[in-house]
Amino acid sequence: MSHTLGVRQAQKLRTRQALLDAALALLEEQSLSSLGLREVTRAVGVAPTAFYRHFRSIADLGVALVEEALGSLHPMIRTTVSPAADSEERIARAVDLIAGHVHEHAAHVRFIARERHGGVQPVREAIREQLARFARELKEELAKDEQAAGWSEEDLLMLAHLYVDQMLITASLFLEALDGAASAREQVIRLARRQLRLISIGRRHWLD
Amino acid sequence: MSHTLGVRQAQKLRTRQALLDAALALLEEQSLSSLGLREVTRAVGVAPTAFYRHFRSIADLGVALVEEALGSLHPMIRTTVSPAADSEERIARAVDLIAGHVHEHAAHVRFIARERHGGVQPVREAIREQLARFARELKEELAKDEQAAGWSEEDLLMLAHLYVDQMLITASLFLEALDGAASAREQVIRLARRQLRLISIGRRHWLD
DNA sequence: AATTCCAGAGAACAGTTGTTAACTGCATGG
DNA sequence: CCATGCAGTTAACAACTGTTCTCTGGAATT
Repeated sequence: MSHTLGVRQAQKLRTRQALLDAALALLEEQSLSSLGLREVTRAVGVAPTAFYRHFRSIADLGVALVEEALGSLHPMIRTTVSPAADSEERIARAVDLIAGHVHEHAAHVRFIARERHGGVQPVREAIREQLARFARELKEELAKDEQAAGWSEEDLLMLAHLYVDQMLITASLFLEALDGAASAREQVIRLARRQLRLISIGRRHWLD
Repeated sequence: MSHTLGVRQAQKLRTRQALLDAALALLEEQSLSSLGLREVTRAVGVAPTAFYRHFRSIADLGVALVEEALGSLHPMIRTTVSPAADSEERIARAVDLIAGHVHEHAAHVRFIARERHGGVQPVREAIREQLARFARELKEELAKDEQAAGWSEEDLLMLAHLYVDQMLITASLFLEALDGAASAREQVIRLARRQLRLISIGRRHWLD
């Protein structure tokens, strides 16, 4: 039986989440390394000192945001590689899935894209670690495919990294096209499908 | 005849360059959106107000840095696609070229990788524009290759974008491995070559 | 019912920031 | 040679930053 949280602990978690949400919103138009502690608490409507009850520093909050953002991305990976009739259908589904995710979790995706190479080392490291984990998981999925027969472990991991990076590139293109014309989003879809198709072809002839 | 610059104008340019250099150095461990105007002038040894003689704002300086950084990258693109004996030799040469460039212009590469999705809109736009220009130029180079026979313009541009993104991914991997063990750099080389090889194979069978 | 604990408030701190205005000294063009 | 232009200086501003210490109200524990 799970013990329901006390009133006290529940309120603490609510404040913590409010801080994370406010920070994520503020990060839409700046980087983590310029985000101020007071700025965040002000947005939540709480005293600056309350921040320290939840995070040691802004960098610490950033690491927590990485978990949150890539946690929501986690189930997507698996679905992306899920089997479908032919390869073309699979590609179309994967790109649509990315588009949907970006539409629904725009702020999270923006945060990851921005801070992956951003100015805060612990956050960069957290993102790198999570993406490497994704690549390893994806590798295991790819290994199950009949196409993977004869592939070395290293080659499979190489392909997984290629897919992960390609996914992020596509996601950030969708992000840029989010509040633009629908035709811009169509263009991204066309481009992403073609690139995945080319990778798919390379994969098919890898062992020739 | 080129008119040699007056003492006055030459000094101005020297200060401007010092501001750019100082900013680039400071950006190794933070993002542009957290870089302070006073921070930069202090590093140069000049009064804060002198900054305004050269740039309207930090964002403005950022845009200037984009030109500087991607200007040095410009000649590389062309060499990367330069013809070589077989495809394998070509790939090895391209990866080595990237490694060399990162080693020699680490700060510039870091700046581009960091600010491509960073928190300063005009800088993001400047980078996007320059990279799109690279992709168009690369497309023209690719079109000359005999392998490009039968390829549509759109497909060629798609491939060019794939190469440009792949180049940046590889560059930022080299960046992370810069002050680590030599084996880490070797690992990046192996990965980058394989990924380029896969793309190369996909390209060869694109029209099947 | 009495005691402990702790999330959050409040006030104060020494530094920092961007931007303004008025200035100075010196290379430049007439 | 003298007048102008302009890169860089000085001083001051209001607003902001992260961090410290002390305090308080109410939930949690006994």
